Amino acid sequence: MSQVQEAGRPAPSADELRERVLAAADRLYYRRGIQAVGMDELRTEAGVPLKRLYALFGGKDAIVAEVLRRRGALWEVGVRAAVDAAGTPRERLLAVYDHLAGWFGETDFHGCIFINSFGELGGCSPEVAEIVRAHKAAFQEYVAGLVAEAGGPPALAAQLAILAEGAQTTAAIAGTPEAAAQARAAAATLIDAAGLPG
Amino acid sequence: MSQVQEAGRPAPSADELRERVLAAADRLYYRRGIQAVGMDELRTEAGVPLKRLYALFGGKDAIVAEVLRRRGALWEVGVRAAVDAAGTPRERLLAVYDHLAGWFGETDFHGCIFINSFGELGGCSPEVAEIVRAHKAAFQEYVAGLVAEAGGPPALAAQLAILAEGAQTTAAIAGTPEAAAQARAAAATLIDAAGLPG
DNA sequence: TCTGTCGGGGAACGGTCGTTCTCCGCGATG
DNA sequence: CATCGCGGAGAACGACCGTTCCCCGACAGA
Repeated sequence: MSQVQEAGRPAPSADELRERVLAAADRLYYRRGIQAVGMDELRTEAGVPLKRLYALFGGKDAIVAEVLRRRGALWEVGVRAAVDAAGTPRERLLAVYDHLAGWFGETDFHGCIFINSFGELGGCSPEVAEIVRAHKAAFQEYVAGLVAEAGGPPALAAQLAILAEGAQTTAAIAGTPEAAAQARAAAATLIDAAGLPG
Repeated sequence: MSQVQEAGRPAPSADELRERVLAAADRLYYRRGIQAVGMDELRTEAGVPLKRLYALFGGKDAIVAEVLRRRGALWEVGVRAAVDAAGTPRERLLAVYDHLAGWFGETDFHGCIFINSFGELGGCSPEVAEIVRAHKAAFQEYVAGLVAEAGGPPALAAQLAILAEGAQTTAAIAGTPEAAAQARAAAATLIDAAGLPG
C-alpha cells in the first residue's frame, strides 16, 4: 500500500505535504502577489511533485483560498493574544494597534494580504472577494465586541476599525511602521472622547 | 503626409487617440485589475489599431503609468475643489471626507486604484510601487498643509490621512459607502480634541 | 494611370500560465 | 523471479500574454 521512503527519513504524510505547500504559497503570494507566482515555482519552492500538488488541493484557486483562510486564522489568534494580554477595556482596545506595530516592524512585512488580494483579484474573482469581505467583517465585529465590553457606543467601533485598515494600507505603501503609532494615538483620542474610563 | 480620413469624419489626431486609449485603459484596469486586461482587449475597447497603440505609448507599462498619473491628477483636482468650496479651516479638513462620500457613492466605485495597483503589482513592479508611494505621500502633504493652515499639530495630519486611507479600503471591500461618514465623524472628533476653533 | 508610401487589420512569435499526461523506477506480492 | 501498481520528475497541452510583423488597400503626386 504505502511506498518508497528512502533510508532514514519517513515518507512525508499528506498533512505534512499540505503544510509545506501552504507555507511556500503563503510566502510567495504574500511577497509577490498571487498572479505573479506560477504553479511551477510553487512546486519548486515547496519541493512537492506537481501531480501531488493537484491531488492534494485540486487547483490554484483552492490553494489561494486555503492560504487566505490560514492567514485569517493566524491574524485572529495574534490579535486576540495581544488583546487578552492587556488589562483594562481601554488598554484592550489599544492593544490592537500595538499588535499592528509589531507586525509592521517585521522585516518581511508587505501589507495585509487580504487588502492586497482584493486589489489584485477582487474585480475578477468573486470567491476571493467574498473571503476578504468576510475577514474584514469578522474583524469589525471583533472590535465591536471590544467596544461594547468597554461600554462605548457602536459608532466608535467602526471608527477604530477604519483606523486599523488605514494604518495597514499606509504602512504597506510607505514601507515604514509609524502608521501604527499614529493610529494608536488617534484611537486613544477617540476612546477618550467617547467618555470611556481610562 | 497625412492619410485616409473617410467621408465626413476627420482623421483622429494622435492626442485624440491617446485620450481614447487612456480612457478605455482607466475603465478596464480600474474595474478588473491591470494584469487581467490584455492589450488585445484594450485595443478592442479603445477602437485603436494595436500598431498605433504601441507607436503612441511604447508598451503596457507606459500605459499603466500614464493611467495612474491621470487618476492622481483627477483625484487632486476633485479634493482641492471640495476643500476650496468649504469655509472655515475645520470645514476644509472635513470636506475631504465629504468628497470621499460622493466618490464611494458612485455606481462604479471599486476602491482606490493606487491601493489596488499596489496590492497587485507593488511586490513586482518598482515603477508602480513608486508611483503609488508618491501619490500617497502627496496626499499626506496636502492634508498636512490643511492642518497647518488650521493651526493644528502635525500629528493630526497623519491621523486624518490614515482615516482617509482606511475609509477607502473599507468602502471598497465592504462595497458600501458608509465608511466615509464614519471617518468624517472620527476626523471631527480628532480635530476638536486638538483644540482647533470650530 | 502608374507608382510609392503609409496605415489598418490581424496573424504570428516566443514565452508563460494552469493543468494533464506519459514515462520510468521502485517496493510489494505471489 | 515475474508481475503489478503507485508515485516522482517533468514533458506536453491548449490558452493567452505582450509584442512584432506582414499584407493589402487607399491615397498623393507625377
